[in-house]
Amino acid sequence: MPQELDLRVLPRTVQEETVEKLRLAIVSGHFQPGARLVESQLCVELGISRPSLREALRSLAAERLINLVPNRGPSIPELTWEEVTAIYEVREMLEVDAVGRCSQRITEDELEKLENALSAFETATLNNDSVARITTTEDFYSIILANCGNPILEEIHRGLVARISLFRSRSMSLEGRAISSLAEMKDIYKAIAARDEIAARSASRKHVLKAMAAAKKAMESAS
Amino acid sequence: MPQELDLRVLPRTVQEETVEKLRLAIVSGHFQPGARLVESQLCVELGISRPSLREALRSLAAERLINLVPNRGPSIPELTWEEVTAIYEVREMLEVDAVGRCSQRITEDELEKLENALSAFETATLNNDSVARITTTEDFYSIILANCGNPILEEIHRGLVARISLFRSRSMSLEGRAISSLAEMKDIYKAIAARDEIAARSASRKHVLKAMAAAKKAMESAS
DNA sequence: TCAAGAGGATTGTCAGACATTCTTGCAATT
DNA sequence: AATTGCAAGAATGTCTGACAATCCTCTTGA
Repeated sequence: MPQELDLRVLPRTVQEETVEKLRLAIVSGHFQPGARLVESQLCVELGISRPSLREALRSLAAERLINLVPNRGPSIPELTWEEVTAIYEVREMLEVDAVGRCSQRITEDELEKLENALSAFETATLNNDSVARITTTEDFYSIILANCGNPILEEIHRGLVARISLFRSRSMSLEGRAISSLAEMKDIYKAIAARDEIAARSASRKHVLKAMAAAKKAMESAS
Repeated sequence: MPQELDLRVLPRTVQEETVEKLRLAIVSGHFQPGARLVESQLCVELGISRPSLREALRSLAAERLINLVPNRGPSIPELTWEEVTAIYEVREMLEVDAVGRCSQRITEDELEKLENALSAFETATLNNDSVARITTTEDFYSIILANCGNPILEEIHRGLVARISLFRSRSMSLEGRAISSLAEMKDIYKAIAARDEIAARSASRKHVLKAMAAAKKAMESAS
């Protein structure tokens, strides 16, 4: 028997699509931090009913992508620097570990994908394409996380990164940040390719710390 | 002006209460893993309408406390050992770090609370009170997590522990597990009280690893 | 200027409805 | 006998409409 292939076409429900659309809108910065989301308004924009929208909002609230205060409605969180720091700290812990594990278990195929993602990021950086810079970074990390051997770690990391996506894109626009980010990611890639766990962890830690510093700078210059 | 006290009674909405009730029911094992939850049935039992229930279910699904498959309704997840392992691994990472941080920043007041929680667990263990054993363990960890200085870490840890609560209570019922768990927690407490970060981390890691081993044993004997 | 109150806007919650999908049991066919 | 096909029933996905409770704002009055 050939590979057990899953042919199910999983049905996309209205509210699943809504969650995705809203999530994308939020992490891409379409809504300002602190912005209030009005249910009736969103219903019209999304072309769905209020019950469906409210279900979607519950999902997003559980992911901490929106705040849901009773009787005041949903709003985009305004993160303080303390919260951002806390997120970066946990992200560091998870990501460093993921990179370390990845270096010991990634296959050659996946390694090649990783290299491609890195090249794509390099291209985006050189072209100063701010949208592509974000998506290619995401790709790079997705591959690492997908190959760390721990889906829970992957899931939590994704959630955390989503919450600070705005800071990430802002800091990536900082003078020189993309360039140095590229160098850091190359180090990570090299260490993984060399199967050097110690170096991989070290490179990863360095990268996250620098990213955090850049985020702080971006946050300060924004306020 | 005296202490800025927040006297707001934050309104408890129906579906907030519903989420809590259901969450408690799930983590306490009131529903069997794999059990299907029928909306109309739950509505009657909880005395709420279907829209409110569905909103609550969305929250729980985002917390991964239930599975929500389109057109098949909500069900209690049946965790495989791989998933449980993955959760324990991340828990280890977070918890070890939390204990380490806690040892460096906990106040004397909180330390006293921690000692009280430990005593309560000891009492529960000696009395063989399986319910109290769980709640007091939770208290012990809540205090540590609340004093690790990172609310995100706390939040994620809580979420993970909730997902494996069944395995925890089962393994705690294993012959001798509570006793040895008590010894491990005492070690953690002592290291924290001594402000010895290295020892605290080491004791914490040991505890999580043993807990995982016990969970595995419990899982095997159950199947 | 500031406090009190009225009005509108928004949310929380419910009831009811209907199309779609899943499940299940039974009959028919190979 | 096993499998297929089908039909009835159950459960879910989604919508409309409604109303009370709460919040926000603006006006009014002191």
